[in-house]
Amino acid sequence: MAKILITDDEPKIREMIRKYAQYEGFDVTEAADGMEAVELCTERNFDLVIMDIMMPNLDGFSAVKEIRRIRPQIAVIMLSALGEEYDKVHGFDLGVDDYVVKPFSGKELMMRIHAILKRVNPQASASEVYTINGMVIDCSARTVHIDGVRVNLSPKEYELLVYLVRNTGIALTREQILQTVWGYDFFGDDRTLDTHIKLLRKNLGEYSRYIVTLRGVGYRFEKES
Amino acid sequence: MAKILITDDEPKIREMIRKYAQYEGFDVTEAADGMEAVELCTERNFDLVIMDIMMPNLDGFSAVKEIRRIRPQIAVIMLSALGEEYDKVHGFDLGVDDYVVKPFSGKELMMRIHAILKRVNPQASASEVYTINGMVIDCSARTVHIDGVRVNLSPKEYELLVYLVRNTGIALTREQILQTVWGYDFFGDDRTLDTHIKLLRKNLGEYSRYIVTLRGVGYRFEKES
DNA sequence: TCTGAAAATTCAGATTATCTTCAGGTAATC
DNA sequence: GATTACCTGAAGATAATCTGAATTTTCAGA
Repeated sequence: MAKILITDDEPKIREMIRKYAQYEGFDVTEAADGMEAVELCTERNFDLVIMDIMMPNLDGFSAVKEIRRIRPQIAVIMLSALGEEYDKVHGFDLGVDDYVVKPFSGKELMMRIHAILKRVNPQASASEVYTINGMVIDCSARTVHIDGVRVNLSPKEYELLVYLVRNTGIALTREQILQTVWGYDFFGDDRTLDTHIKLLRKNLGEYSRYIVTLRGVGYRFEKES
Repeated sequence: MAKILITDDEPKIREMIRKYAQYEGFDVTEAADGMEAVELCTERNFDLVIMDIMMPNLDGFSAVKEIRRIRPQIAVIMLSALGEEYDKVHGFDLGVDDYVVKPFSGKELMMRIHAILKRVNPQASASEVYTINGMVIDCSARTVHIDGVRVNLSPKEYELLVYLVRNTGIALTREQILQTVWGYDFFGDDRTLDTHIKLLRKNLGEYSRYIVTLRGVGYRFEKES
């Protein structure tokens, strides 16, 4: 998994980011200021650096400039307090990959990290492949093959399948599924999910037997037997 | 692109090799025997000579000896009929780069040509060349050939194609594509990408089938099937 | 600096794939 | 047998993409 260096002089912020990043499976290291970040980057390589701007010893911009000299490939996300518009431009001039304004949500930051790592190295995020007997789901290609034959799924069908498979053996309520696959703001008809399950089952052919209806609850993707 | 001289007394074989080589974008010249090959090499330079052994007027080995005197740098691939073991050794003694036994497949020969050119001219080896069936993308020359014919792509079209091809088999979101091909600071119309995809598809002709639309996601360059 | 052609972008309408809804049917549960 | 929850097929609504054409931008050459 990708190696990330978090640079901020506030331990609380570092901790918050670290928790989120570790939850997502990243290999996380912390630095308390720009100087420490530069030292760490000299010693070993990171895929991405999260860098605050205002810091003692060495500010974020100078640190990034130095780090880029050593590791031109490294991805950089700058953090800064609200309203420092000049910094934004300055940051992008330096070739910074993204820019996040404090206060930010952990989720948002993670999404940006994923987006950047994907952009920089799409193959690296190519590892997710689920194999259920003769059914192969390749998340990087966004394809589903059954016995070697490609199955065309609509976006909703695909996402629904991946969500179910990722939670193989776990009962998922209708609400959970709708919230995850459709989003928090879905207030549509209660039969929408039924219909998509139906379409998905149709497309999966005999593999539809893995999608089990839990009456009064929702659905579950069966473990291989 | 590399200049190749095909030397064989059988027109059919010359033609077969020429077709393959032109598909790959090589600059191809033909010679019907060793004598003609030597003459051509005196007149102008080639990067690689494909040389049959058994030929009228001047056999392959004598021709290579002569050509090497004029052009010591030239790379040589010898062709010979099955089972002439002695020739093999003899060929390598002469400093021949590779040795292909008839009958051979065009694809195999092309692979060997690429390998040798890479070895002989390492700076050219830094150049990426992608071959998708009869479509050849040469990143160092910034050219695209389809069935041997040069296709003129605009800069954006070319970069778009290369980004897609470099990530063959991987689903790329519109955002990823825009960020990589257009740059992080592109906030333009959402239909810009569509239009360029359209133009690219038009220029790629039947090869446009490799660029598949992923509704709600983006695009993907298909793996060869 | 000006000019013209090529390229990039924008725009709006057409075209689809996809999503949602609905109504009637079916199966499970009590 | 009544009730509830789910399944199904059809059809209209929606939203994403494609397309052609107009407009703007870029850049090489005069």
